[in-house]
Amino acid sequence: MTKGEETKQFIIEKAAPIFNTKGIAATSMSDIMEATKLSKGSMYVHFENKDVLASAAVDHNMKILSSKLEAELRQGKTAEEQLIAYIDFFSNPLNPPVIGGCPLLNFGTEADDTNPIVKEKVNATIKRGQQLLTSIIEKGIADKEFDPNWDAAEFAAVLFASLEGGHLMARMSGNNDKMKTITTALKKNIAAKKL
Amino acid sequence: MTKGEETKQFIIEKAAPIFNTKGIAATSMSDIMEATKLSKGSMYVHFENKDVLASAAVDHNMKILSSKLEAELRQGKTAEEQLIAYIDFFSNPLNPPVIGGCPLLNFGTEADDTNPIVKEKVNATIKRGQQLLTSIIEKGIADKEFDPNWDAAEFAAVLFASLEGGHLMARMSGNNDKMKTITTALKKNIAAKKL
DNA sequence: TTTAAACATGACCAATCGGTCATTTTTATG
DNA sequence: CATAAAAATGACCGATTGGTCATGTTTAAA
Repeated sequence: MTKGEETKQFIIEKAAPIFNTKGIAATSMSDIMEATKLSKGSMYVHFENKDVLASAAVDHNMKILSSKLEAELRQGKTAEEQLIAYIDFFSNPLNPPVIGGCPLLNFGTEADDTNPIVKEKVNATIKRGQQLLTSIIEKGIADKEFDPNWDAAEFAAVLFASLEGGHLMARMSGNNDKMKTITTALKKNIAAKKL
Repeated sequence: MTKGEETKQFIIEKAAPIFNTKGIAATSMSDIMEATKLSKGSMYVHFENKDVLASAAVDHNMKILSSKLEAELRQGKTAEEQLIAYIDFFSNPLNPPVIGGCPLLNFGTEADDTNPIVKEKVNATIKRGQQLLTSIIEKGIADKEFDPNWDAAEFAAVLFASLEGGHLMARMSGNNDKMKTITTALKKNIAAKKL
């Protein structure tokens, strides 16, 4: 990695949590300058404008989230263990895997009506997450772990959606009670499908 | 209502969908000036600063959402009908009851780390929604509509969370497929508790 | 070690931001 | 209808925004 590539990566890593916490619109280039202790000119050597930097920061947040999640999933051997690992991974929004909370929720809601590029990034990541969950369930069915009549895609959607909603509830209330209720309910659903 | 009160209300009504769509930080006073065709000075006659206006706009969005929801719920006579009405009310995020999508999701994620006042408004509204849902289910149990062992608070949390998550999925993908899956699953859960 | 390219700096720019205020116009009341 | 108060106007303010660029410094390859 050349010096330039190193600096670029450094900027992204410093910028990512700021964008995820404050939002894209509310984050200024001077916020990034302060966090990196770099000059303004230097930022524009590596990123042609704020949107490009924000976009890279969005990617970075999602990449961190995905790689941490995948590391957790690898701990589980059976499909059931992996589903539980998935749920547990998102079960504490007050101490989230990525600083600022779930980037899908944060960037998704901000980008919705204003930033089609970021919106599509979020959409693609959600879609990949759905496919991952669906394939875990289907593997569990193939391995005779789960009821073969279980609708994998349906449960994947319900699981993801209720975790995101639980995330919002936990962050707003400042406590994990509702999230705990939700993860418990999800685990009951999984247990009910065990053979 | 005096002329001043009328103008104030007029500004709030014009500003509310803009704040809900663009976000608080990304909405400028000139956006509101353009929408209302009023001068800048006039805005500051009625609101001491942008935060106060934004706060009023947040309130307005939630009030509209609540009153529309309550009107729908009144259509249902039984507890089951009311739960179905609640779900149906939120079932089409691409044509949402409030312009810009769910204000709880929009303002909640933006305010999370930046605006404790708005955050608390969102929290209070979610809490009221949970109480409303719980009381509907409990009424259904009292009326012998539902299984008396049904955990009302748990289902209220799961229902709200999965609708919010489904909202996000629908807005990101641009279609209602996942939301449809989620509402169908929720309705199955309700049917399973019917006596 | 030389040297050209890459990187970093910070002063500078126009545009926009939230906000103020003297002045004018409109409203409502006695 | 007179008149004082309320409302509306828009020029103006300092601060901050995203972005540029001439200049200086560092890097890395020959």
